[in-house]
Amino acid sequence: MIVIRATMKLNRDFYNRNTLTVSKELLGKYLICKVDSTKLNSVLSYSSKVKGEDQGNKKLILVGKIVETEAYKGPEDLASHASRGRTPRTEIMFGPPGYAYIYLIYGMYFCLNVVTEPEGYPAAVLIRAIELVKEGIKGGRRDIKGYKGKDLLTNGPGKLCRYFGIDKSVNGIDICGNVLWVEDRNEIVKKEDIVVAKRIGVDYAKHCKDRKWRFYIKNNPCVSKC
DNA sequence: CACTAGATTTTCT
DNA sequence: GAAAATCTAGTGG
Repeated sequence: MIVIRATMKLNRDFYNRNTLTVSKELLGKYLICKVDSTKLNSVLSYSSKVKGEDQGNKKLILVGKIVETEAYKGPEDLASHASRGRTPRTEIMFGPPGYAYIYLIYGMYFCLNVVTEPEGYPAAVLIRAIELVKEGIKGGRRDIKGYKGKDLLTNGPGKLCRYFGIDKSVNGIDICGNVLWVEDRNEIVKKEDIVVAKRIGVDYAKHCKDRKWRFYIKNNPCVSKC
């Protein structure tokens, strides 16, 4: 018997559902990012830089498994940027599902979210941690400035964006397109392997701060260390 | 190990 | 002008 295990890019219908469901189901899926090498060079240590004629036109494919997410759902969620209504920044969260919402936090780090639920309802999933796979990276080992060999590079929302070269320039990009997307590689995360916990860094959000809207894969070494 | 301070800039009041 | 969906380096035990 032949079992077909096709890799499938998640389509807009996947994101057009309850944010808590999408948050859980994104665990074990793979984030793929096609990046221009010049962008990556700005954060790479010298030995890892893309050099020569490849520089500037070479596209690197970066891949990693999503191991931690957080849900930000609805206008009543005081932890969500959207709770203060439509502003230039939050407009994307109110838009149709399957698009990227990127914001700058603490003046220093970018965070990647995937917009969920139907247009008009503000919600998104924050991608908090990624487990890297050695695949498609032709530029050799991807060392980031200031990190040592064993340091994890994607165990936190700010860190993973730096690794993947994600910044404000991809804010609003279609996650169902061919620059940044998520694939189902037929990896099943069992229900008992999903840990449900409080969200991080949102204690200012009065009666919403204790909502258990953070999800991660149990015992995974790449989950963020809060 | 636990805890604290500092970096740095967009966003909204 | 204050706060922020973070992370690192430094201190002290």
